[in-house]
Order: sequence, then structure tokens, then C-alpha cells
Amino acid sequence: MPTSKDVAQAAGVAQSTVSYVLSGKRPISEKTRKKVEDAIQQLTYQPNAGARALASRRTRVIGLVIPFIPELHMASIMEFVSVIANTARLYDHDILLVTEDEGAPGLQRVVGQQICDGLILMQVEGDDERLPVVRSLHVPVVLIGIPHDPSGLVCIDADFEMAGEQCVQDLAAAGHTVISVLDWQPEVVDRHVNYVERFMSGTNKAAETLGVKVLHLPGGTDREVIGESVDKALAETTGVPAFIAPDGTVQDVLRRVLTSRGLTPGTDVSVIGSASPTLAELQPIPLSTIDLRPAEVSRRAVKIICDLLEAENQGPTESLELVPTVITHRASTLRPPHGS
Amino acid sequence: MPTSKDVAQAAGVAQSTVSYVLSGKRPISEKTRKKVEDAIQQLTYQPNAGARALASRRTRVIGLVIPFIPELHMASIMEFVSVIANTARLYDHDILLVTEDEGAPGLQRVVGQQICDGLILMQVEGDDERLPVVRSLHVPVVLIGIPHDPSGLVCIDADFEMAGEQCVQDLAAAGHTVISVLDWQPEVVDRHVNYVERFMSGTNKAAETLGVKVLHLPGGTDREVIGESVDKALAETTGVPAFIAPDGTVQDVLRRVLTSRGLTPGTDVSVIGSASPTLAELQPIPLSTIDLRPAEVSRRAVKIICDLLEAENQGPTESLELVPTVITHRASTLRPPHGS
DNA sequence: TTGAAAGCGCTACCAT
DNA sequence: ATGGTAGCGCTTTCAA
Repeated sequence: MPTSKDVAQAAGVAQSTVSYVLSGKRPISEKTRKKVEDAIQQLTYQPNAGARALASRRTRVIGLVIPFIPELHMASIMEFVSVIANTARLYDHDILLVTEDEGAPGLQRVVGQQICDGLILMQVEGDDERLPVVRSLHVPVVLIGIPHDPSGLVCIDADFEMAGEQCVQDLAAAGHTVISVLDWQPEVVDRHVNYVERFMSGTNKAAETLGVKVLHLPGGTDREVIGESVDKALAETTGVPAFIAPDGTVQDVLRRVLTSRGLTPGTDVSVIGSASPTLAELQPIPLSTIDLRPAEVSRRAVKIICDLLEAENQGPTESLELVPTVITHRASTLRPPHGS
Repeated sequence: MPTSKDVAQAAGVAQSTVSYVLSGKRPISEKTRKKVEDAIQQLTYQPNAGARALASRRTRVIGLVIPFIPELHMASIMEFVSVIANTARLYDHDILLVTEDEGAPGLQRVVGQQICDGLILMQVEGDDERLPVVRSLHVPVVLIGIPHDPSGLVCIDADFEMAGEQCVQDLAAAGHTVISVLDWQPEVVDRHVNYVERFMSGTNKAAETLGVKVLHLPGGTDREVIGESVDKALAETTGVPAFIAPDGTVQDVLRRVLTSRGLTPGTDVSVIGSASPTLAELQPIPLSTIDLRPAEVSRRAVKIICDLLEAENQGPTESLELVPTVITHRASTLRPPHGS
């Protein structure tokens, strides 16, 4: 592997000049710049990341802490990961995976060994045990998810409250007066991620404002449970029933249960599910969907951390960003409640 | 951040001694070892990864090239990623994400800048355009997936041929004489991943041996297409129909189509899908599943590359490993073809 | 506008 | 069994 020294020699300049050509931190004459760039081309020189990190105290690597909980609808997690990795490249950074299995010590490890300059944590719980460690780390950290006490932390998440509101507004606008909301799976609720309550609070708020009734029913992946929830909903509804199922996995089960009851979403029952546009396309049954915009959340998380890394001299930043939700209406839109 | 120099000072030894205590590359007396370890504790010293990489020419980072194709059943890709990251830690390595968007130049970048010591490529196509670059790279690379010409490459994959055979054997053993095999989605087939033909060849082989009939039908996520395939299958079958749907996404659609035809998998139709045990548990309708053992494939891929890194002095290794498939029978097992 | 040289924090060789 | 020291390949300061 050629080094900057080789390039310098080939170009007939000092090694430091090569460095300055690359970094642009000092004016270089056209002549020498060209000589150096040619030499770089010839030798297919690429700077050594380790040496660069050692000298500059910047690795240009961001640690990404990913959850692996089978209940969490892996497909959407994968979308976060993919967008985060691609966005990081736009800012000339790379992503190092840190699995949740490593826990808080894992964070101390990658930061302590200076493998990465900052961290992004996904799926942050309300009372996440890693928060004390995060606060003690002397590098920028961005949380995806809002903990109960976000003081001193930089957080970002989709605006679940607005999502809840919009779902109810949409169904109310379609004429529904009774709306059933299926809860997330118990596994998610138990993690105390507070987006659950934020979403529910949004539905209640809209319900109150609009004078419609919202039924909160148990969710889960258990067909029986969903079956009961659906029956309860049907019993309390006259006309076309309406469901909101924010949890992707619950939504899958709901769809099956409705089908087995002879109900076709979009025709004799209104359903709003949740899915990113990308994934929504794959759904065999088109639904109205809430787009919680994972891609947007991911992009902004990366931008925030890169900005923090750029300006790592200012005082401690404390911010809390919410990304607005969007509702996408697809092939089968919402129906009026009495069969139109 | 404390350095090894600080530790040496605190322990009253030479800096190199600290290094040797950590690496164990030379005998150290109990006395000094303890002094050093205490100092490390006191200072919460962690070695600087950049300096270490620079001096040792080893980053202890493995690049993982992940696909992001919505059609690819992200849930299972995520399982690969997660297991790979965790396994890498067992060998004291970290995983750097390289997205497929970066293409072949991305590989040259992470290797050229010496950000990582080796690569794992997922979802390798039959005639993958990155192969020429991979062959030119002077670092170990492990491919998950078998290209048409694997010469000079290290590959690993599930044994799809055996999977195909076993599926047919199982259904034949349950008494089925006509077995319908749904193809992967066109998006997958178009990538010329050769596991598709390996699987199909396995089904044909077993069918011939056992004297049963195998129908190959179009797959996809399009409900219409699957509907037609199912109808065709039903027309050609007497008694209980039998389906094999290796593609996770196709399987989802198949399940819905069967339900809408009033057919319950496990009762009046036999279905073998594919799912890792982890994901299979989440299925609301228990099926017989082929376990292509993504976790096992992942673990072995990491082990292979770490072994290669360890022994990066021997001559060029050429290996091609297939991980045997397992068929897991779940709650609703296969039925005899005439309603028992 | 450019060059020389001093580190950055390790590893590993040469001594003792 | 341990210490001293020469790099590893960059960035950045100091000089010219």
C-alpha cells in the first residue's frame, strides 16, 4: 500500500504538502496540486484511516446501537439501519455496528477505545438503563426515541402524538364515530417506550376534539387476542367498523383475523396501519397507512450527530426533535361508515 | 483519555511492558502484571484503536456489505446482521457497515483506507459484478451465497439443494403425490442468485427418486399471481394439496390466498414455508418450516473470516462451505393427503 | 507557497 | 523478565 510519503516522493514535494492537498487546509499552487493529484492517481493512494485517526483524533466512524428483538418488526429496523449507513456516507462517515447485547459496557468500549467519534442509539426506552452511561460519555450521542427524562440528551423520534391524532381525524372525516385502536404488542409496551402513550394520547386528544369514541383494545401477535379485540370492536360499532393498528406486526395479524371474519379492509372495514412507503408497497392488501417516516428520522439523526461532531467545541447541546408523521392513502381509501 | 504511557508511569514500568501485559506476547512476572493491571483499573485505561491499528496493521474490524432490497424479506437479513455482529465480538472484532449502494468502489475504499481487515458480502449473485474487485482485494473476503464461478473465492451458504429435497421427501412421506412449488419472487430470480436453481433442482431430484410429481409455479408478492398458481395447483391435485414456498415473502401472500380460498394450512392443505426458528415463532399460523439456518450460516461466515485473518500467512484458501438445512416441524404438522 | 520536523499512542525489535 | 527505542502514516506547528 502506498503512503503519503510515496506520493510526496513521486510528486517531488514534501509529505506535508500531500496532506494539505488532501485536506485543503492551506492554499496550494495549481502546479503542485496537479503534480500531487497525478501522483495520487498513479499510485492509487488512499490515506490510512488508523494513522489519520491517531493524528487527527477523529475516526469518522459513528457507532450505531441496534436492537434485535424479534417482536420489533425487523423490516423497519433494517430500514433505519440502511438509511443511516447511507446518510453517514454523505457526511463522509462510516457506521460501526454495536449490538444491544453488549449493553452499556459496549458503549464505553467503542468510545473508550476511540473506535468511533459518536453514537446513535435506536429504540431508546422510557427509562433506558444505558442513559447514565450515555450522559457520562464525552462524545456526541443521538437517541432515536424519547426517554422519560431527556434532559441533557439529544433525542429524535417520529411525532407519535400527531400520528395518533391524524389517524382519528382521518377516520372521523370518513364518517366513523367509533374507532378501535389496537395496542402495540405486550413485548413493546413492556419496554416502556413512551411512543405508545404518546400515540394513544394523540388519539384521545383528537377523539375529544372531534366528539368521536375511541376504544383501546389489546394488541399482540396472538390471533386469539386480536380475535377478541375485533369481536369487541364489532359489538360496539354500528355500520362500517374502523381500526387503527400502529404496530406493524399486530397489523399483520389483524389483517388475517379480519379476513377470516369475512371482512375486507377498504370495503367493509376501515383500517389504518403503519408502514414506511417502501414497505407499504409490498403489502398485498393496500391499506391506508401512517408513515412514521423512519427514513426521515434516520437521516436527521445522522445529520444531527455529524453537525455535533463538526462543532465539537460549543457547550452541551440539548435538543429534542420530533419528525412529523404523514398519512398516505392508498388504493383502497377509507370508507364512510354505512357502506356508502 | 489515559494512554499506555500514563499506565506505565502509574505502575512504575516501561510502556512496552504495559503493551506486553495486554497482548500476553511475552512472559510477565506476577508482580508487575498486578501492578500494571491495577494501574489500568485505576485509570480506566483503554487502548487507542487507531494507534493500535497503525502499529499492528490490524484494525480488528470486518466490513459487512448489506443488501437493502425491499423484496428481500428484511427480517431475515436483519437476523444475519445481528448474528454476524454478535459473533464478531466473540472473536474480538467489530463490524463496519458497507451498504450495497457503494458498490464495488465501496469495497476498494474500506479496504484501501484500511478501515477493515476483511469483508463479508451478503446476498452474492450468480454473476456478481463485485467479484472481479473482490478477487483483486488483498484481504480475506467471505461470500454468503455461491456465485457461478466460485474459483479462488471463499463462499458459504445454506444447502438449498438439500432443503429442496427434504421438503419433497417430507410431503411425500405424509402421502402427497402431487406437490406444488412456488418460485421465489421475480425480483429475487432476476438477481440470478443461484440458490433458486439449487433449491428447485433438489425438489426435482427427490421427486424423481420418490416417484411423486412436482409442479413449479410462479411466485411473487402479487396476490393475483399467487392466486392463479394456487388455482392451478388445486386443479392438478386430488385430495389434500401440498405447497412448498421457500421465499418468506411469497409465503406471506400464499397464506392469505389460501385463507381466502377457505383453506387452513395444517388442516386441509399442507404447506412448508421457510423461516428461522426465531422468526417462525412469530408466525400467527404455525407451519412446517424449512430452517435454512441463517444464524448458523452467519456464525460460520464470521468464524471463517476470523480464521483467515488469524492465519494470514498461509497460501490462498479456497473453500466453499454449505451449511446443511434442517426441517422443523411445528404445531400443525403435515397431513396425509385425503383428510386423514 | 512550501518544507522540515514533532508528535499522536501503540507494537515489536534489540538490548540487558 | 524487563527497558529502551524505532517506527507505523498521518496532521499540524514552526520556519523559511
